Amino acid sequence: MALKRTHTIQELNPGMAGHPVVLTGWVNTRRDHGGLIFVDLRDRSGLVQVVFNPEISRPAFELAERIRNEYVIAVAGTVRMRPEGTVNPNLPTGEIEVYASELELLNTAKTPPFYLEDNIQVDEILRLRYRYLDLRRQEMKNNMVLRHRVIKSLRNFLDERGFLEIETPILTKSSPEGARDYLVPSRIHPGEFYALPQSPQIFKQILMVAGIEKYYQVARCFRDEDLRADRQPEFTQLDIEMSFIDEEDIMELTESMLARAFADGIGRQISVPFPRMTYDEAMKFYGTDKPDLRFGLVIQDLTDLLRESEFKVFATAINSGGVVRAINAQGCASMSRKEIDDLVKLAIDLGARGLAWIQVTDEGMKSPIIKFISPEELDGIASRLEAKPGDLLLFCADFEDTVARVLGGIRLELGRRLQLIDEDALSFVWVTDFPLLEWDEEEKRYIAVHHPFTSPQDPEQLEAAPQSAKARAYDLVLNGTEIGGGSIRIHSRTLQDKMFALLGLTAEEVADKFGYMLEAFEYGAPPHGGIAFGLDRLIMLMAKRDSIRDVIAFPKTQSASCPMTHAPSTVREEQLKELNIKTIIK
RNA sequence: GGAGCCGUAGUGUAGAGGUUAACAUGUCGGCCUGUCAAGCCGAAGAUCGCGGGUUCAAGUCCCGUCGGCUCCGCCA
Repeated sequence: MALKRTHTIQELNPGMAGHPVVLTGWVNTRRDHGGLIFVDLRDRSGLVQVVFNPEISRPAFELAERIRNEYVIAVAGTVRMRPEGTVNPNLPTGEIEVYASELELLNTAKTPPFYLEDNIQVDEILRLRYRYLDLRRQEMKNNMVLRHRVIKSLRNFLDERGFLEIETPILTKSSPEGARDYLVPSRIHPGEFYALPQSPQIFKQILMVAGIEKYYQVARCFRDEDLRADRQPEFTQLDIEMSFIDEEDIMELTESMLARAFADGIGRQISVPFPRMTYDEAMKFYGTDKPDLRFGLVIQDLTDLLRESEFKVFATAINSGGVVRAINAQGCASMSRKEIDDLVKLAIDLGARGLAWIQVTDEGMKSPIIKFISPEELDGIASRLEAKPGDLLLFCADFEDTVARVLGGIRLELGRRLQLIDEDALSFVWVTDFPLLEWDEEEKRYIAVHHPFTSPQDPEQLEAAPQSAKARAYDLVLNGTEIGGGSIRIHSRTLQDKMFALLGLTAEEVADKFGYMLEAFEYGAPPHGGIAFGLDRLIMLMAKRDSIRDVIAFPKTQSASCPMTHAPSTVREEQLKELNIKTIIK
């Protein structure tokens, strides 16, 4: 390579007019006018127009006739102001251009299988198969830059606050509870396996026992579960743990840290402290533990008003221990029958047996169910839902969890359909006071809602009434997406033993799976707690993307495969033999 | 494990039982000295994802299968 780069494209400006430069990069576009050739040259930092004129250099011009999109070139030339009338206001470098005196072809390139532009509509599998081309697109490159800046901001902040970044093992021990593990066979120990970490949870707690006091890690986590737009089998957490702290310390740290990250990442001021809501309030009013507070349509409980209702659907649900709740879809009385039927179908898909509705009109309430509802009940409903002419009231009657899921889903659908969501809003909320345990009907035992190391709010009452015990746990929700969660941990060996017993683990299982942790806790474990953030999700929201795949350089498809490398794949028979593994698939 | 949507030149789409599968863009060739979504002229480019079925006839209808996406279950 004869030509050596002197500047990146971003560094060029009108003040450099007349200066010689050498630029390197890729041919973004080429416009051949016969006697004059324009090439938009792209490097990581930007685009600039290069002009090839045979009167300046015939050899450079003739070579420029043969270059094509995505060829890799080096150009020597002079920065010039563009002639009057040819300024391109759409380009940061639009006032200038580079008059080429020398062109070096560094590499040719096949024509890309899709356009390397923003806002392309192309099959995602093609983008993933040629991810190196996809990442050349400005919007994807911006996402990678954002990701870098945010992670750097988080690291700077935590460093300033006295945190140590410590790495924990990727090859570790499988533990019961939680997600399905990815397993790695051990060659040295035939028949035994490592597990990839679902999170560094136990290691970070042991680092607290080790006296680290303030730990963090940008940690890769692995969970072998089905994928979603916001779930990948491997993902990145910002994992944090602190000793001698309580919930308020974690929340303050989080709020300050995210204020900095949003400022550094996307130049946005966010309002702190974040509002807080209990889990019970979130479930009751929003039907989910990750409420999207960018819009209203709050769910209202009507159970007390309808206990004696003539309408069997309501009365039966209440008498069997359920609830009746409703949403006032304001201004939706004019919805067509088909639109309402779509909502009913959604409700049924979400597990409801039906979705009752009342249209509020100037002439009064209209509904197939109206004849079963007494005037007093109607008044009560109208008053609680603040119903006005033009509103549509949607009712669901069932067990509480079903009603929450159904109306929570209906609420989100209405929010989208009625365009109530401000896409620029950043609506944070802490969700607190989670239940500690939930009953698993299949396994006939309690399972930890958060994880088995979470401290109960009242250890005294844990055994007396485990089902109603609250956890010292907190989730952070942004625009209806859970972006972080954590808890104050159990640091007493005896309490941790009780927890494991409640979860139905035998003493042998506990000793086998968690013995090392319990042993560590006998050597002076400090009170501690922490939080972990889903960095992919956080950055996805900052970048206003709908999928974390757009902020991960090399993500996997919904079937957990990589179209570029074709992982996962079969391996040679000898490899399996060496690992003492035999597959049962043909 | 389940539900829904999608699969047609390189790419994005049209084609809803009947002639030679159409349009845009890209690609290739020619012309062109101020374009920037350059323009003009010309050319090439399709296993209609795959397999089976119905029919005189299937890109089109049916069944299966593979792949992708969204969602439910699952995700301490």
